Amino acid sequence: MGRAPCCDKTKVKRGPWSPEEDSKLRDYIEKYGNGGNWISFPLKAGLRRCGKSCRLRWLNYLRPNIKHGDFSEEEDRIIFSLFAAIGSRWSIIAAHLPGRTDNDIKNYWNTKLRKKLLSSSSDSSSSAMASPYLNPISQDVKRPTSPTTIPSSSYNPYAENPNQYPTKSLISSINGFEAGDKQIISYINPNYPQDLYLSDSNNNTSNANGFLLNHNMCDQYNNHTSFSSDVNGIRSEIMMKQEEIMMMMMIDHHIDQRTKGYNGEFTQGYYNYYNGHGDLKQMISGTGTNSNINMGGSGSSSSSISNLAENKSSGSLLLEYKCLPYFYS
DNA sequence: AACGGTCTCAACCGCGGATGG
DNA sequence: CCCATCCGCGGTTGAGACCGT
Repeated sequence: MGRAPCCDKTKVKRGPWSPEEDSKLRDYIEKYGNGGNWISFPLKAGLRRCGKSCRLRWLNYLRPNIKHGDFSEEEDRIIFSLFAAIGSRWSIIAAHLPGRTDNDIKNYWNTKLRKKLLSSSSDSSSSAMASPYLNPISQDVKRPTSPTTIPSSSYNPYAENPNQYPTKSLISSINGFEAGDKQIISYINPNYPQDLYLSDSNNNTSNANGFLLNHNMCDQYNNHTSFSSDVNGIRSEIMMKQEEIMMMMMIDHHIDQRTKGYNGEFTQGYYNYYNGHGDLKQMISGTGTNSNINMGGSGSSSSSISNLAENKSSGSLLLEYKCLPYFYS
């Protein structure tokens, strides 16, 4: 047996609101409020509408100080950052954007920002990449003119067998990860020359350990040297799934948080993650079976992102994420 | 101008959680 | 503790606007 409907659909008006209905709703709320009960509200206000419809109309359109129109760059940045940190919790995101409603932000994400993000990740050669957060910021960053030295499919598990990999959002599987997320408006540090790509350490796709999802956060591109040897000097850019990009953004976020206040440079570190089945909580806390950070590059010390700040020393920071190319919820 | 495809966004739906009797 | 009711949220829909041919 299904849930009882909140009102009799045959007796209420549906669809777009007329100006007369709007003014009735607005006038009544401004005089009396909603009386603490939206279900009985339409009757009192003289509206032939479902109470939920009234509530929605008020919250999303009629209430004062609602901001309509284009989103600013700053708003984009906030949405990207928060989405990376907490996923599609639109009401929380809306709370950080005065005047914007969760519905607005949700629509904006689904129609514009998502595409912006995907196009920026797949079109790395474009000079007009939409997302500033996934760009190689530094002009010094040298990206290969052709990513096809090795056929990209050999590096791209999705291209090889797209049906094998579920598309469920990784972010949705990490809801509940709090760690100060709510206070954080922005974390993406535009000063990092970001460099995302996926490869497998042995140049083949049958590596049981999965693929290396690499993210260079070095100050200078030539700090790639040691990393390049890790992947046999071969780099190949591929189109990353949105979930992967989000994961990178989220990890960056935590690194950034954990290293706040430290002004020096970092030693080289490797963060290996290949057996946690997408559990970022484990990944970040270091409690996963095979998740650890080796600071110093030779595996001498083991830690977690949580402890990164304590392991800082001179040098540059290079993080390497070793991931299965798919995620479980 | 006509048509068809795509996009936008207001509105709807149904679920889970909170609350109160 | 149970149950009914309501609220708030996130996913989805579809009418109308827009765009390309």
